[in-house]
Amino acid sequence: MDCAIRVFAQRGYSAASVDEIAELAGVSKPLVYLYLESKEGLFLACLHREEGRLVAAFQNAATEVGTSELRLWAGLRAFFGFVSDHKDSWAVLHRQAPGLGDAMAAEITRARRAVLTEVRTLVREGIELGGGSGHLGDADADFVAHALVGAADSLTDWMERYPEESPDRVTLRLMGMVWVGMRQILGGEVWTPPGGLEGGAFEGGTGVAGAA
Amino acid sequence: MDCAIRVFAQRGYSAASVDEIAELAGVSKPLVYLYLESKEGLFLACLHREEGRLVAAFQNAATEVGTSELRLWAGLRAFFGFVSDHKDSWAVLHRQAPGLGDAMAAEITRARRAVLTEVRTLVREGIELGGGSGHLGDADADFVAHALVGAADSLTDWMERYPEESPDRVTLRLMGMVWVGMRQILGGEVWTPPGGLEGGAFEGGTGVAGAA
DNA sequence: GAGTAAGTTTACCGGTGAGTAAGTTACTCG
DNA sequence: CGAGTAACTTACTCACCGGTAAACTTACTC
Repeated sequence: MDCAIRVFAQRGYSAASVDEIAELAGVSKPLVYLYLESKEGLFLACLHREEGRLVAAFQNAATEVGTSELRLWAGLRAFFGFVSDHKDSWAVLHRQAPGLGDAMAAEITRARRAVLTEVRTLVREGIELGGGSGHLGDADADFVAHALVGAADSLTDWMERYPEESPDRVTLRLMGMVWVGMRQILGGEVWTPPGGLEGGAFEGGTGVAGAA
Repeated sequence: MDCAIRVFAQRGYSAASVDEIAELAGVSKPLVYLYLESKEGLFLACLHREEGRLVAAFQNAATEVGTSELRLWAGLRAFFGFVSDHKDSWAVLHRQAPGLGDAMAAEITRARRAVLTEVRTLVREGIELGGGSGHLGDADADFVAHALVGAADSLTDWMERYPEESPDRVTLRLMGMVWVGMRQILGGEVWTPPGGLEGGAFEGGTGVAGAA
């Protein structure tokens, strides 16, 4: 199954061949079909296992002692560490090309949602502890969670260009980039386009940017 | 070619069939092979066209008048608008599963780099204009650019869950989330884990988080 | 040491899809 | 009108891949 994840991550679901996976694993193809029903079953098994691992790593880090903000940091750190050194797992979870059949598409969005839920929960906790005047709703926490996960994903590419950066340092950078601003925003500060040109389209709402 | 982009985006490169593209376009397969040499050629043509469009939209918005920060905002807004309502283009540019053969892999990373370069340039300008004590290097601007692009990518998913949010509002949210913090950071504020536990591994460097 | 159950492989089938050869239509020009 | 040709299609080949039937190996029982 490790081999399967490697191949799926490298080639993508549809370009991956069961023959190649089986050969890499040192067994023959029918064995794969014996244990896991089909190529789809094989993929789903990989998906579930890696989803579980990632969520476990996240929860494990985040349930350590500490304030809510600290737990968010620990969770993100774990998330980042996982993504960074289980690149194949992450590729299976999050970088599969779309259109893999309905059953699988549903399952993969479910898995992604599970990951996002973990992040979102901590984000919300962290924000609410942050106090200030801002009251953030589900949509806002979800927004931040999406942004963080997407950034983390993209930053794994960045890390390949700067190999001397550890996942921990990258987490720090990211927290610095995002969280310092969150404090301000919760305190009432709002970013608006300097000069206020074209301001007409943007007022209203209860979002992060509008949380004053 | 519009059809090709739609199919490539929907199915991914390897699962997309030239037959399907041709049929959707109302022509027959050999025509495709007449104009564009192969499936790979077809894909590369799509890639180049959409890369050009995105970069053009970005540059167009960013070369309007205004301060550097305003231009960054306009550029991101254009970028975000493009990604949000040319989802297929973006999927071709940025969501293709890996392992499409060496030539194509090289070309796709080149295209992504071109996009990132645009963002990075504006980020650097915006940051340097921001003044303060921070001096950010290439790696830092690159970091922010990666984070922004990744966040924008992921936020297209978020937008599907909250359809009442316009790309402009999402851009505002994102700018608010990131840029308010950047001001602080350039002013010398640094995020550190509250309580300072496990501080040993993180000091040093010249990154965003360490730009004090 | 025959019988048997579990585990594994070889050798195949059927379908699909990239790429192509040969033919057809329709239009131009002498 | 008919040769030439540009534009396009039908109908095919060939390779690859998901999936499977049947045979083979091993190990253990009686």
